[in-house]
Amino acid sequence: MKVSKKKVAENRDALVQAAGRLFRERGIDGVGIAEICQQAGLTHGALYAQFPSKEALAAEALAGGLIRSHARMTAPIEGREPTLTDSLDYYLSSQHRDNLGGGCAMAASASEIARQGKAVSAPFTDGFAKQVGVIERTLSGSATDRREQALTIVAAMIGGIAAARATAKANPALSDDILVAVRRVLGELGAAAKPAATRGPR
Amino acid sequence: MKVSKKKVAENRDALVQAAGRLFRERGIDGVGIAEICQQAGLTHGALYAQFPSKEALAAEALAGGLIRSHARMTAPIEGREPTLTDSLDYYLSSQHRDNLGGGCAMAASASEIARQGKAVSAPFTDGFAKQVGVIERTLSGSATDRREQALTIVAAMIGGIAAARATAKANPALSDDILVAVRRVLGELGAAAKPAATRGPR
DNA sequence: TGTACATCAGTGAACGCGCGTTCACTGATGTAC
DNA sequence: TGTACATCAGTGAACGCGCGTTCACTGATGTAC
Repeated sequence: MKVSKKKVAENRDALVQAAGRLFRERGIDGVGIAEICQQAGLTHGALYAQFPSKEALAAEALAGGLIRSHARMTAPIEGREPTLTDSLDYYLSSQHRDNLGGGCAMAASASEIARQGKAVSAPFTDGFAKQVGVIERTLSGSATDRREQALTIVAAMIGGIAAARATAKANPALSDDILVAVRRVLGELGAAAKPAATRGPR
Repeated sequence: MKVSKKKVAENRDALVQAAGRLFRERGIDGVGIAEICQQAGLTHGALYAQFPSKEALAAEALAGGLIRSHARMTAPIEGREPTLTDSLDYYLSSQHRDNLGGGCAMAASASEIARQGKAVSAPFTDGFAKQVGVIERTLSGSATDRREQALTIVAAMIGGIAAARATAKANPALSDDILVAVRRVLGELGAAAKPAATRGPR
């Protein structure tokens, strides 16, 4: 049966949402078309009316997860611009660590994206660059220093949450230590770049 | 035909080596039993004389890759102990970025390991903790500071190489920038912890 | 040391299974008049 | 506005395929005498 244009858009969105969550939780190869469509309230054949292949869905689903994650990190907190500390506290929290499906697609799929084609890696690269820009703006110092620090901070955020997730099952205490340590050391790194007045531990 | 004990050990080793390289290159789900056995010079049925399942092979293969990578980072350079700068230069090089199969299993499979069972995640956790210990010994300052800095440095190394790999296809210049930036900022972080005499840029 | 035989790593055909994808069909939607 | 009909998102059975795993068999190795 044909469905209304509104319903078509809703169904497409449901597919992208379900795919994004499941891909982040279990990897692209770890989830089948059938389960994605089922969670979107459709049968498996419906996917091909919207996407040419699973890979195309993966590209859009992961890109969507990046945009959402980026939006969350740049959203104003109590009316003001988020600081580096705000970003670190959100990103390197045990909640984010334990919420693979709803979290940042860069962290959830970093090592997988390196093996995918350009359709998947291009949005990731854009998302990474944008995130570096956001962190850069919270820093002070020369343009070169700020950029280098921002690149390192974003890399450490991704590595930190990935390492915390990978160690969570076998050594929860170490996993927690990673989150605390990365948050504190990166916070100090950002603070160190600022005038002496704003310096000091978090 | 029965084979000699020596040959059995060689075959087992060949399986672990081939599996490790292929899993790092294309992920556990991205490689089949047939290809692994073929690259080890065996037929696919041979695997089950040595391992109960693909998962058991994956656990041993990834653990082997960690041990090898760890050994490379702790090996003396020109007779002396490797410094933080030595470790960073090796780990965050474009050679390491472009050598997925021969590189560090933590970086190649970080986000995948978080989804695997304990058999795979336990060796990863041990490898991570050991690596933190190695970095810790190159730092100075209070025990707490050293540990927090070492945890952050290892997380940033993993995140840095993972991000460099994920961005390499879509934006090679950004990928190079990540490696240079993380190397320099982490190097300065380590140097900053030392007495003033040894301070300064790399 | 030499001979007879039990062992078992490795072979390769075969297995069931779930995957991604296709396709003839359905029927409510949206359009042409 | 009301009616007739073309459209096409979604259905669900079916497809081929490659996967991980099993198993009867092989034959050189290693052991018992």
